[in-house]
Amino acid sequence: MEHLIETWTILQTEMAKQVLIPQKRTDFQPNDLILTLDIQYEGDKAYIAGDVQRQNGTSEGIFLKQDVVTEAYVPQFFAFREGPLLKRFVESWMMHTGLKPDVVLIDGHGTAHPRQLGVACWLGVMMDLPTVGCAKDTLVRYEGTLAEAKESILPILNAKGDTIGHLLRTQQGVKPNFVSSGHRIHQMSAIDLVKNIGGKYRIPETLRRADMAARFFQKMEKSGLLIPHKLNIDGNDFKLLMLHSAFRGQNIVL
DNA sequence: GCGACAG
DNA sequence: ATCTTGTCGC
Repeated sequence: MEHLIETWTILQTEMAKQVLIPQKRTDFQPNDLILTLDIQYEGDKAYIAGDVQRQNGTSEGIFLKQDVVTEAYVPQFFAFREGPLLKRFVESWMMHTGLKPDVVLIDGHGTAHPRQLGVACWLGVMMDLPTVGCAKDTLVRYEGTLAEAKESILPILNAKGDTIGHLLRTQQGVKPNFVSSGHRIHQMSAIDLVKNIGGKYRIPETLRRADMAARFFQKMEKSGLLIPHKLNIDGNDFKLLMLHSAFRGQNIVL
């Protein structure tokens, strides 16, 4: 384990050099595709959900895929556990749909990381895709106090003084989210993305949906039940699609 | 030196 | 993340 961390640390430092943060803000278009990913774990099994929504709010459904976990979770090295699973999911999704995400939103950090290489950066660099990380807790220290009002932000700086992410209060009085760009996205555009997704809760709508869908998938699989073609969340139906050539004879993509 | 540490 | 009951509050 000692040696593994040493290797991973070197890898992170090398990969961090490949992370590209544009100088100008990214302007999203109304029909840009947002792919939001989340994973539920149970032993070595991973239940992955990918919510697909346009910038204008149109839902393109929620995709599900099962996979196997091979790496342990080590704080600060989360990317090496979850990254490969996310990468396989996105590759599979692109192959089955023929689409390409305009931005991938991930439950975890981007550059707001001790070596500026969170899982969102890892995926962004590995697949050369724009990515954003949104986490529930911070991994790095920050200075200052975040205002109570909804949509207040507070920058997180590294030792050099670069802004590597922000705290974002998505609702008044709730704990903030920790938002940072993963790759090819300006830090303020990462904030814009999460603000635009919005929703009624602390967790941005698409992330909350991906989380619920992954939990649902896990529960159904464990019970040996068939996956329905739609899932109702907060009173709205979302189309469910399996990213498998076959999954107990279930509805296959396309 | 000690503790804390995304999911 | 997961293991887990009741309970407080909108």
